[in-house]
Amino acid sequence: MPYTKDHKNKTRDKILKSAFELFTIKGFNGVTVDDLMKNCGLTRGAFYAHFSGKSALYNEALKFAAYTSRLSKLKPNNISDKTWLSKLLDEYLSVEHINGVNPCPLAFLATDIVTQNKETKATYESVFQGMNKILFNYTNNFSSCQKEDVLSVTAMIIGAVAISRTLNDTATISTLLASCRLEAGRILGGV
Amino acid sequence: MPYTKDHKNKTRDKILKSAFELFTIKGFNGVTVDDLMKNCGLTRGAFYAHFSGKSALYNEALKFAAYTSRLSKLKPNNISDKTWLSKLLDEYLSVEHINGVNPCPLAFLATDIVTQNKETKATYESVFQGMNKILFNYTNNFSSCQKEDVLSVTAMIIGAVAISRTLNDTATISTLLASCRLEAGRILGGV
DNA sequence: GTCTATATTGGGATAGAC
DNA sequence: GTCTATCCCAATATAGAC
Repeated sequence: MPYTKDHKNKTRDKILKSAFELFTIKGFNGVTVDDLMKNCGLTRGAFYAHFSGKSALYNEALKFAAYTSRLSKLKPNNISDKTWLSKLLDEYLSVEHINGVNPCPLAFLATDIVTQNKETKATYESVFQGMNKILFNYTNNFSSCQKEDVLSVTAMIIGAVAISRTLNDTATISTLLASCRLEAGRILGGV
Repeated sequence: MPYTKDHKNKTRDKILKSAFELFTIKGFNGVTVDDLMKNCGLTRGAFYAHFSGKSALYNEALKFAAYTSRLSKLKPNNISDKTWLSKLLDEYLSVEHINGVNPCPLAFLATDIVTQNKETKATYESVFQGMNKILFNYTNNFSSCQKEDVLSVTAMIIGAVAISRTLNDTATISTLLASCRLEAGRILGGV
C-alpha cells in the first residue's frame, strides 16, 4: 500500500492543526482551501479526500482545538485544585496566549462563529459549557463561588483575550491581562 | 443640480449604517459591495463615488457605529452619574443588544478586527480606550474604583455580549448576562 | 451621483491520471 | 491518497452613458 491508514490520519491531523491556526488569524472567509493545503505541503485536490468541504473542516478544527487546549489538560495528582486553577488562569491571561500559543477557540473565533452553520455553533456552545464546568469543578474544594460567578469569569477572560489580540499597545495589553487576572482570581475565591 | 450635496451625505450615512449592520452579521469577508448597495437600494457602481474601497468603508463604519452607540449618549442633567451608569450597563447587557439593537462595535466585531489593516485596528483601539474613559468618568463621583477595575469590567461585558451572540440556548444567555451585570456593578462600586 | 456593462481575478469543488 | 487540469461562479473594481 503506497498510502497507509496511519499516513491518512497523520495528514488529517496536520490539516486540522494548520486549519485552526489559519482560521484564528484570517477567519473562515479569509482562508482558502489552497492556502490551507499549501501550509501543509499538499495541494487543493487532496483536501476532499479528508473533508466534505470547508465548513465541515471548520467544525472539526474547532473540536480539535478544544480537545487539545490548555484547559483540557488533566491536573497532575500532586498539585492542589487551587494551585492548578491559578496556573490555568496565569496561562490563559498571558501574552503568549495572545500571540497564538495554543489558542483558546472560544476567544480566538468568537465573532467568526456567528457566521457559521448550526453544527459549528452547537460545537462552540458545548465547548463554552465545558469551559465553565472545568473552572467550576476546580473551585469546589476551596471556594463557595457559584456557577453564575464562574460564568462572569469566563466572559471576562475570553473578552480579555479577544480584545488583547486587536490591540497594538503592549502596555495596555499587559494592564488589561493583569487586571482581569486579579479580578478573576478574586471572584473565584482568592486564587 | 440633480444630486445635491445633502443627498450625497444622506446616501453616505445610509451606506455606513447598512454596512455596519451587515459587517456585524457576516463579517468583513462575508459582505460584498453588491450586498451592501442592494441593502440601500443602490447599485455597485455608485459605491465608489463615496468610498475608495471596502476596507476604507469598514473603518468609517466602525467610527460611525462608535459615534452613535449607546455609550456615547450624553447623560441627561437631571440624572445622577450612578443611575445613568446603571442604566447603561442594563442596556449593554440586554437581550435586545445581543439581537442587534444599536450594537457595540467592540463586541460585535472583536475577532473580525484582527484581519483588518492598521488604520482600522487603530480606530478600534481608540474606541476601546474611549469606552474605558466613559465608564471611569461615571464612577468617579461615588466610587473608589480604579482604572484597572474598569478595564476588567469592560473585558467582561464585551466578552459577555460577544459570547451571547454565538449561543442558541436563551436560558444560558439570560444567566450569563445577569451574572455579568451583577458582577460588573459590584466591581464598579455597588451600581 | 448613479446606472449598466465589463475586465479581471480568485476560490470551491470535481474529474481523471498515477 | 495525492496530483494536475478544469469547470463554474462570485467578487472587486473600472469605463462610459445619462
